[in-house]
Amino acid sequence: MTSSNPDPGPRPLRADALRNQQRILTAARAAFAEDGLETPLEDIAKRAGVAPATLYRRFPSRDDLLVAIWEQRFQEELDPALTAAADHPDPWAAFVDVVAAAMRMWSVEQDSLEALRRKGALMQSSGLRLFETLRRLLERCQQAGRMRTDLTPDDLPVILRMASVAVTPGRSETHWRRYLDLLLDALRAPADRPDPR
Amino acid sequence: MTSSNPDPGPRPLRADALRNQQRILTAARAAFAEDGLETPLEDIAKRAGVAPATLYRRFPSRDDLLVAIWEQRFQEELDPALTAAADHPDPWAAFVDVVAAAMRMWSVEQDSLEALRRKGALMQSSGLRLFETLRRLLERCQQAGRMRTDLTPDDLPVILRMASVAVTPGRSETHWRRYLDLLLDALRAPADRPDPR
Amino acid sequence: MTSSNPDPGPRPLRADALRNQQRILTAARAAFAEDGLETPLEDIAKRAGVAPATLYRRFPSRDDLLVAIWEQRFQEELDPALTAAADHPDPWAAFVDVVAAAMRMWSVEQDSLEALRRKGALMQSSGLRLFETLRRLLERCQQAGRMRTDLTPDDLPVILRMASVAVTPGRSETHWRRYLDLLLDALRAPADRPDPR
Amino acid sequence: MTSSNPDPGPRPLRADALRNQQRILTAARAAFAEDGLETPLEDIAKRAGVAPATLYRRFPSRDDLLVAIWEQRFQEELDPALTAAADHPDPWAAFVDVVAAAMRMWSVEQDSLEALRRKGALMQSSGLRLFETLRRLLERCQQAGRMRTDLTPDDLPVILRMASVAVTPGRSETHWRRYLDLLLDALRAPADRPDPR
DNA sequence: AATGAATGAGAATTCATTCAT
DNA sequence: GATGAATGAATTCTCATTCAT
Repeated sequence: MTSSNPDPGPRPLRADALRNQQRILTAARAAFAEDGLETPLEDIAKRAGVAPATLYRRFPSRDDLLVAIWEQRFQEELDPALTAAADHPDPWAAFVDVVAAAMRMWSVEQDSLEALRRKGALMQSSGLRLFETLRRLLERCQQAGRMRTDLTPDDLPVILRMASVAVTPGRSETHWRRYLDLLLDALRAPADRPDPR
Repeated sequence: MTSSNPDPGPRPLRADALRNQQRILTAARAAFAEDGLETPLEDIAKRAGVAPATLYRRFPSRDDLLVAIWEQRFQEELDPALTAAADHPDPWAAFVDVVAAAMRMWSVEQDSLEALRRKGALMQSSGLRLFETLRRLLERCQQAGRMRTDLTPDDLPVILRMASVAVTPGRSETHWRRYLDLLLDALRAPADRPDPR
Repeated sequence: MTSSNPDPGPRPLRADALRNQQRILTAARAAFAEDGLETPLEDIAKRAGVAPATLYRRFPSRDDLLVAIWEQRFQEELDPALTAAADHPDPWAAFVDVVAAAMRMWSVEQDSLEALRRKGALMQSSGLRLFETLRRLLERCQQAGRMRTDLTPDDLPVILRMASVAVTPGRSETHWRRYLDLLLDALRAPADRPDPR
Repeated sequence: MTSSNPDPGPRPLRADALRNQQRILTAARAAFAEDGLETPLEDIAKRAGVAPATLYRRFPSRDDLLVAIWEQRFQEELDPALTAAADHPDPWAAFVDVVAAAMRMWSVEQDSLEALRRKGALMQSSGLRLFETLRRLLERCQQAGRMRTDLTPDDLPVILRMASVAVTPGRSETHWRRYLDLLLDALRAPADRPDPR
């Protein structure tokens, strides 16, 4: 029963309003991708088939749109990997899996994510889940002697960004994978490194 | 001898024009830094104490301004390091020096450089000098057995960007230096790595 | 029955929008007449009491304004004459009436009509009705032996423009009438000419 | 001897200045023809290979350029016909010749001539010669019973413009000639008209 | 006398946001 | 709740004209 929910959130949307919201998000993704992040909001509204004021009601600012888009993407494209990682017996493999999954998500619409990051809006709910998961894996890896012990949770955002610069839209996964391996290699505990010989 | 150069280029600017050009560049740097890359060009003109049309004459687009600013910064802040590196007896140390010098230059006005990169205008004269130097050092390092042999000149731009994400304006050099060391460590030839024990 | 029309067109304007549109057109006519065709669009908006963007919404270009103005003038000042001409028993008299009516309409705002003509926008709906009517009258006149048979519908625009050059704003109708008569005289079938004696 | 000339005019130009003036006129004709009458004066200067201030010195306004261009064209393209007409034994033929010559001159750069006319600058020295010649021929024609006697010199400008509307750049002379004949026919004295039968 | 750099006022156009229907 | 018309401020860009060199 909704009425007894202890935290009902910002009130459930009416069915049609929800549909509008979804159409707006889809339209915004398409518009941002095709016409850039500066696309007039009116164009997005047009694509979504709603009036500007309707868009405005749901997403008072361009950033609200960006946040919502990424909230959705994190949920759909990353959450499964996060869940799987939690139960993975090998923490190093799980760590790599999560980072790779993030890269895959990153590989489209990088600009909009970067815009979000600059505005400091990345570490919202969705980003938090990602980094919380990585933090736990980092700990487990270090306890298992698989990862350098001088790394701290604060390093994780930087590491992820370092990995992400190699992600080039239009180039295959093998491209960025190579750089990711390079970087991961540097994170390993020295004893865990592949024998150079 | 300059005076006998058969191609004097597009004719030297008049003294007053040169002074204006310099004032505009200085104003633009300040404006971009303080008010962001979208700063109205008119504001830049105002800061420089010239009329908008004067700015337009020299820099028909915002990008032309960005390019000129970076051309200048590369020249003033990086060229000495490049020259020094060329003669450095230890290629690995020289490589590290150049990358570090680039990071130092990077550490301010990152946004504008990133903007330039997106527009593909980075690999102009100034960027070319940097990467050409790095390419030679890469070769020398590899020949000296100091660097992984699977790295190619094409990797250099990616590596530089990976290093640069840790460069945070307002944080000291020690911050990004740590990540740079991590990354450089991954580039070393396996035999050259510090003994894990 | 309008209500059953399957193609209602691009939807009727809201009442307030329609009022604005009308005010803009009126303002534009006044502005063009008083300040010339190059009048800043912002001045027109000011006269109409609307914001510049409102003007832009309805008339994205100066030409759209011109076209709309003339569409209206043709409709209000010429259509009655066209209708009357269709039923006139004497085709020659009808032809003369229509040309004279056109001249009267022409006699103000000639510049803007000429501008339209140069841009090839004259032969739109309103211009078409005029020339279609004249074409029919031309045929009827020729069949009745009242007009030279070597004239074709393609001559009509030229003939109208020849007649119109005598139309001088600020001079009475008798002035251009004299030249029109001269010209019409040349169009008559030879047998129909007034006896020179 | 120049020094004894009773009206030396605005002082003879230095040789180089004269050459500049000519280059500017040529450049202006080309620029007006290709880019329209609104072409920036700076573009014209560039075409002529002079600085804007030089153009400005010779032709303080755009209209001064137009006037000079047409002064030149009248002189080169029309004056021979005017001279020939003066001595022609048949005044009617001479009249027709002059009008046709004017049409030929008209047939290019019509826009700029029309611009001149609107500004009332047409009846300057060159235009005056044309109309003065036509006026004399009109008289002679009327005295010879070849032209309607109700025509006056004031009709001449209107008649010329009526004839000129048929002159279409890009269409051959036969096109406008037909309309000119029509018009001329209307000017003839009734007795002089070709027998309709 | 010519140059070409600089001017500064002006015009077109856009867009986030509000408001009457 | 949605609509879409209106807003008006902001920004880019242009050009005739002047002025230092």
